[in-house]
Amino acid sequence: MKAALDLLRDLGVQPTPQRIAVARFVLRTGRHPTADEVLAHVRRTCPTASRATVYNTLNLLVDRGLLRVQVLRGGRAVYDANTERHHHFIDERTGAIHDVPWHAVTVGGTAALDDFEVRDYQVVMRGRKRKH
Amino acid sequence: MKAALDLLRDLGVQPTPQRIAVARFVLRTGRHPTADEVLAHVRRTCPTASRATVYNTLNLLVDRGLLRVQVLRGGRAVYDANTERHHHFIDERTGAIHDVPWHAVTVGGTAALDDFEVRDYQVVMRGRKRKH
DNA sequence: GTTCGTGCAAACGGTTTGCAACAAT
DNA sequence: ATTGTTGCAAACCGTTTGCACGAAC
Repeated sequence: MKAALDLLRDLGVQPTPQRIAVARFVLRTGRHPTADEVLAHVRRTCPTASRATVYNTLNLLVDRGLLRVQVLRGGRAVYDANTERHHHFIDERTGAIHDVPWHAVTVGGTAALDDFEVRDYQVVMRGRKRKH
Repeated sequence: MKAALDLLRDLGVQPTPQRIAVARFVLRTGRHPTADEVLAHVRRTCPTASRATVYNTLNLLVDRGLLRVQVLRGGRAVYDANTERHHHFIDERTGAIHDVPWHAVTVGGTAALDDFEVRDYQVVMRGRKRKH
């Protein structure tokens, strides 16, 4: 994983402390944080960071394709650093969102739909995470 | 399809004109209306109906299992009278949501996931609706 | 000195809630 | 009389926007 500083430089935006803090956290975590969770984390290293700046930076990363937004649980947007195709599993109990590798699930029949030209798809699963 | 009046009676709630109007529209349409679209329709036969009453009635039908809410396009909730398992296709151009029959698409591998006990799933497809 | 980025606060849009009037029982 | 339902308006919550101050080039 390239350093956040370099990523921001590559985007041609000023690598300010706030942006570095947002990028470092959101691009490295395997979780699917909400904007407020990002804000809380960023404030630990950059206490003056504002909600607006966090949203601005997240939207910037989304626009540049380094991040995906999803609205998997009602209302709140979550940010997903995994930009490769994958599926999602939502834990009924905790609401936690987990990535499911693309090849772990097979989907058939989308090409045979008469009415729809499917360009992309994902499987959204719900259930209980197993404790192993 | 049972009459809206009887459905409401079965739920044990008073079948008021507003509730009948909401139930009649939302349970019969094949579309996936937002709350505001329901309100607009309901106002045609029941001009005094308020937004709050529409929301209350929709939530009531959802709680009773006659209706599903989904947040497939960011921000707005849509109400889906199809309570049987099915998939969804979202038109990239119009944002329209279409139901895809359960058997039209096959999904494999969910039972073999080690970490997750999948209790339910759906495929969310995006693309362009074909004009035939 | 012009541009870009920040923090704050206000605005926004969809949804929920508090409440007083009112209908049903 | 008690309970349930309505419409209105205000509150709410996540997100976006306007703006004046400050930093970077």
